Amino acid sequence: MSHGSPVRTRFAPSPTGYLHIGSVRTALYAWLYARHHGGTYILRIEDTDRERSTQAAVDAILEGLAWVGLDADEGPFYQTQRLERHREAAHRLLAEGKAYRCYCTREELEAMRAEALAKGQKPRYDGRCRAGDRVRPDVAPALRFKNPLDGEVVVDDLVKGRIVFANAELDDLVILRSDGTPTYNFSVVVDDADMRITHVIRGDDHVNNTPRQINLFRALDVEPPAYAHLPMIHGPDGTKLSKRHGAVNILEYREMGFLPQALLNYLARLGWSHGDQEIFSVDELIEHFDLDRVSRSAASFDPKKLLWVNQQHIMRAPEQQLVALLAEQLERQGVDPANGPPLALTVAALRERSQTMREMAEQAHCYYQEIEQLDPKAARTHLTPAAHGVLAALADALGGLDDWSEAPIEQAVHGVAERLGLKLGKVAQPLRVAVTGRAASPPIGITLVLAGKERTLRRIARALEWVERAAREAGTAGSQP
RNA sequence: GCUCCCUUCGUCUAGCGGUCCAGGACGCCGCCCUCUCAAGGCGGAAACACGAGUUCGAUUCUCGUAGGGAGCGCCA
Repeated sequence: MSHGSPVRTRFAPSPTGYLHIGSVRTALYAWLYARHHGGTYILRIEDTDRERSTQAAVDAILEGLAWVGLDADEGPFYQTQRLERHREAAHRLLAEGKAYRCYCTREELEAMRAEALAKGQKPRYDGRCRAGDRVRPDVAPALRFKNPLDGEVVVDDLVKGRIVFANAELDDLVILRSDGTPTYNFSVVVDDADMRITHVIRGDDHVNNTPRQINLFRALDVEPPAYAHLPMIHGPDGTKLSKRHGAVNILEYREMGFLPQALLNYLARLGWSHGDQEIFSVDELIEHFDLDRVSRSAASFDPKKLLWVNQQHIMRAPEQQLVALLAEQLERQGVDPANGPPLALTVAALRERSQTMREMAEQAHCYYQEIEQLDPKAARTHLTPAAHGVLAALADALGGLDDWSEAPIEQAVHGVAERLGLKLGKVAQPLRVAVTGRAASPPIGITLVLAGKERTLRRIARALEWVERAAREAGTAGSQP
């Protein structure tokens, strides 16, 4: 295939909106392929559609790619900056008799399409200007490529296998519009040729463009690149992945608290596999990725599995990364990360119980700000009248501690349980609800360390009041006949 | 309509003619661990779309059928 020639891949998004999660997978595969083979990965912005392309979209794409770490070796190149080059190539084809001027009007073309459709045929250009005898000085002509009339184009797709197209099925496509601007299919070929792309890795919505592009390469006297068409990503319901399936904008995943390495891992495994391995570091992906393991059928995006993969990466991520992200999320949620324990401690306690960094931050609220309200269900089941004595004993035992660290705290809590002849759960749970406001938290010792001594004692006192008030209210209610 | 592509548990996938009464993972259910929640361990339910061939033998090869998808612009 690549006879020793260095691999050059590219990702070529058009900036008409945010960076779609499916596009990120395409970029990832192109990037991984280049990295795995020691090649070059190029970023090219296909902004020839001036109507729909925006700078905001360009920025969103660059930001998204930067976030996931898909760094380009060359580029970003902008297709609009290469217009002259495209025109020049088109006129060369014209001069060589490989293209011709088309004077057909819009109405004419539409009529042609309507007619073909009515006859149950594929709408295609019939080549009426190809002979060059329909010159009309009153219309600005477009340039059409003279596609070969017969024979076939064979695509040995690296993931789909051999695909054969009959040239008779292909019509003469416009390469230069009547306003002189190049069309997508032509720009792509000129750019891929100029940038010496060896492997075009893209979505399989492009397979039908491939034979035309190969014909253009040949007309340009350039050896076509190898092609790898990736199957689409569907939503959980099997239809094309879109907004109604949840987030498709890559940057939303950052806000939701996903780790870029987790997203990459999940996306890589969506349509590719390496034995039974599920969790990969980016380096492992680079080491193992290749196109021969890419599946040929569409895959459905599964948010639940993404969550699991993210959690696995949270458990493995460097502490430093998590500390920074936790701080970010807390601030986003309006909580001051300085108003509590060192973030590294919180990360250590919560990294095994968070599927996202957002969730980790939510679980951490009670260590950085006052509790607005106890979880009603947790309070009802654990802050019972019987818990009053327990809490009082805990306040006493914990209040006397000088060393506020995990071991002594647990010792004190165990001591209270023993003295009262209670199972640990009967002591730890009320304490947990009192201190965190919830029924679930890290082990009680760590939890109290995170809360700090002062907060802990204050919250036990408040819980005591809560129990008393509940008892009073119950008593009042009970006395009513 | 035409061209092209796809089809293994709900989902991601392993399987490249016999090792498959089909393996792993997510999710789901149960058990264990256990101060809660997780994490972890163990176990369970759950799939080769259908029909013909080829072959001693098909999940694996070929062809049909059905279902799904993509494309058919002077959009990208």
